[in-house]
Amino acid sequence: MRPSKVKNNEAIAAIRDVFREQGFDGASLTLLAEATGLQRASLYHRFPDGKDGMAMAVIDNVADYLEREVFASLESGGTWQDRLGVMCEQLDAYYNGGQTLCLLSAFSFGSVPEQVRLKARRMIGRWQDCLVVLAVDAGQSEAHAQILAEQILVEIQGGLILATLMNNIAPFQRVLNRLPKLLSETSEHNPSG
Amino acid sequence: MRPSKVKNNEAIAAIRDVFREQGFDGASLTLLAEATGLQRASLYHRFPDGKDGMAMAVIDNVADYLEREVFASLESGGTWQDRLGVMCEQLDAYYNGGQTLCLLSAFSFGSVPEQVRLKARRMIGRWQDCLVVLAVDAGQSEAHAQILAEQILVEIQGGLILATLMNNIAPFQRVLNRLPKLLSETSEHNPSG
DNA sequence: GTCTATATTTTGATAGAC
DNA sequence: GTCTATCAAAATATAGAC
Repeated sequence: MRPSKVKNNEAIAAIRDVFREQGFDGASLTLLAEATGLQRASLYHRFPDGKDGMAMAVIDNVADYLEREVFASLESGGTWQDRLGVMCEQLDAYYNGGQTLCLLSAFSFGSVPEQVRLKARRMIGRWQDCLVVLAVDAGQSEAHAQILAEQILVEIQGGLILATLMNNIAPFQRVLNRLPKLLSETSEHNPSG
Repeated sequence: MRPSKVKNNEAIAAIRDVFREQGFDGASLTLLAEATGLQRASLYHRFPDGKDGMAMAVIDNVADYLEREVFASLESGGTWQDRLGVMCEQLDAYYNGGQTLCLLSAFSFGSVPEQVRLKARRMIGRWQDCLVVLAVDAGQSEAHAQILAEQILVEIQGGLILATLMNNIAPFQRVLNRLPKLLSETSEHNPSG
């Protein structure tokens, strides 16, 4: 078969970045074509389901990345500090230090296909489960680990939104920096020994 | 002049809700017209600058609301607990308990006019300033109050995103519930007496 | 102030040559 | 696998009657 002009992974990364900046509805086929370096018709060859298919491919791609580079580490055998450190490094790179919004929040608005929304929901649930394991290893009770895992996701998402709104990465950086303390503090409501 | 079919405030509220659900680019004139009960051409009569003008009107409207119902209280003379309580009640109502996303995050994606982005930035800055006043009154040092004010905004925005992603208002409710504790805790890095 | 009708551009998507 | 050309639908926006 004819050689591809652009590798599939590169195309998906470009498409992903357009979705993250423009949201689902703002990501027009023209913008997506420009970002990939392909013509619109060529995008339909790779993604026969059009924009919906691209959104699915992108979210699957992100799920694979998180599973490989973040969740695997969170569930691995090192110290909880080291595993948290790996996550923060990965997220700092993935979100460009806080200059790039999260695909999951981009897909919270507009006419995103239901299948994509469900995959996003499963992904955030899986992420929380991994963070619960981490929090338990950090000495938290199972109940409080659930709350802490949720709070970590809240702060990451909120930190990205605030960094974008303020045009300043500091809020996101401060979120990453306070995660170790958050996990090591004991709660008076949920003492964990 | 001919009587208005719909009051301006009602129209703006309807437009605002469409923007919050659909984002800027997902909010088509057709959707906006349906939500207001007006025809597209009538929207252009009220907002000669079209969608950009509607976004401006909406963000001005939200700025007025926050100033009146939230910031005024944060800077008032009651106890910090009472003033925080007022803010949480107002936000809980405004965000529908966590079922509705924030206009500010909706306007973080896509082809939002630069003027609107700047107004959003000023609004979040003003909000942070008011929260700093609150945190200082809660006994925090000026430096730590800045950080706490930022964290509160981070958690509110993140809580809304997570509640939407998970289709569950609990994360947002937990954010509101932990704000009093957040403000009353002393930081070892920034002791405030 | 609201409406119907219409103009224009952009969008998502397909057909078919190479 | 990529492209040019094209389509139908939907988008933003305007004109003018009432």
